[in-house]
Amino acid sequence: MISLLIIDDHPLVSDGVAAMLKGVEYIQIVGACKTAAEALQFLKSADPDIILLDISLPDIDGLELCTLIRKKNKRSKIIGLTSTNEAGIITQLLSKGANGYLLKNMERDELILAINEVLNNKIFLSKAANQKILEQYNNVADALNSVPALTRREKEILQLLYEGFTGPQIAEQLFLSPYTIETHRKNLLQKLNVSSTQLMIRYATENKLL
Amino acid sequence: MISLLIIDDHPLVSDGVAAMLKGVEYIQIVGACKTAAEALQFLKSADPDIILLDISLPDIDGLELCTLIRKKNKRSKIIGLTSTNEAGIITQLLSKGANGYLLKNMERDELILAINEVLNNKIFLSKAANQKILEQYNNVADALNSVPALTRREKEILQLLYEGFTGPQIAEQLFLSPYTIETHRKNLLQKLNVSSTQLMIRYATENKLL
DNA sequence: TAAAAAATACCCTAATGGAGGTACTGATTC
DNA sequence: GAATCAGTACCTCCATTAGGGTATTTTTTA
Repeated sequence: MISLLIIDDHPLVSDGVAAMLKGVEYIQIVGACKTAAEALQFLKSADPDIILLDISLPDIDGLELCTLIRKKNKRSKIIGLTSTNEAGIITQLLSKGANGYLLKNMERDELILAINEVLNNKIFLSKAANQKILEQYNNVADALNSVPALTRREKEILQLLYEGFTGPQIAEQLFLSPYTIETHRKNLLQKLNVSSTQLMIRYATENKLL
Repeated sequence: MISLLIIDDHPLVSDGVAAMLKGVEYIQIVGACKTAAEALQFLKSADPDIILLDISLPDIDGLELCTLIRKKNKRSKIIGLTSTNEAGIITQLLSKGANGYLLKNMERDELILAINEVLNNKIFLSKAANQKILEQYNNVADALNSVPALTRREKEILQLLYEGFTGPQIAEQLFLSPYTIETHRKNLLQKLNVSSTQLMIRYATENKLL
């Protein structure tokens, strides 16, 4: 028997899920919470196999709640629920320990499939979400084309800065004067239009320069 | 008519692709190169719709070749080809401007589907690869559990450091003494076992602490 | 409620980084 | 052959950071 908790402030949704699962005798809905607070309270004395978690809750962000649940409970499989379909949310959710993602306009079969998949330690993303996550890579690739061109030396030094070496350390490694490294660094800061090495590293990684 | 270039040093593969596409009258193989050098030469005077690119080439890395091709040619759709199925390769490939990824043990239908999908500006990943890419998120989530626990304040300050604020700036924002921020920073450096703020930011992003 | 953890604040020193220059050399490109 | 770019090196000034501490007050949690 699979136990399931649903966390969603719209009765329509929790009722809908209940209706969808009515005919499935091996799944039992053990709880329905309307707020994050209620859910956390509930989970103190329960350990459901599946948690369906709405991302937009009245009290706190569903993403945060996901983190909170994962702190205490590593076993339950968490499936995110939203009406919008945004790539950013999807990746965030997964990185916070969720096991899957469903759109609220899902079909009954998709819900049941999702439950079975996550119980088998797989990640389940609703079909539409799946396409989104892939498109994201495309955007990164596009961004590549608008990034200032760096010279060979600059790339090399950027790489070493990324690895955490200080200016003087890099100078030693490349048999150059520390002044030279600082010059390159300054040129990099200008080219990438940032004010610190730290921000430059961030910019560089986000734009896949490294 | 769709023009296709294949870059692979194994005749078996290029012949195989040719055989698979023999019956497809709207696809024409316009070239078959065995090395990166040969491919770059070929592309100087040709502009195929589809490029099937082997990741393991004799002269240079297929990933690098992908970048090189993209520098000169933004239009052609590039589909990576490998025999191994590793998540790292997949994401790298996509971030270097490829449009898809196929395993060499693909079926004929999958190849044709992939070609059609990428021409429609979609990303195509072979089914097995798809599973891998998703599992990756799982690994990240797992890693979450081995990362030192940070306090609320520490997370807040880490976030602000990530956003590029300096110690004193953060102090001003939070109405705290700069000393306090430095203390928190030092505690963070210790907890995360790194020697500079920059490395800490890198560590934090890699471990999805932010 | 007592103990532990988190948050606050202070101090010192040496090293590093960022902002602002200038200047020479060797390739590459026009 | 002139001009541009890349790479090298030097300089000053001051803010920030890293490493080493100590100490008090809240807040959490056991």
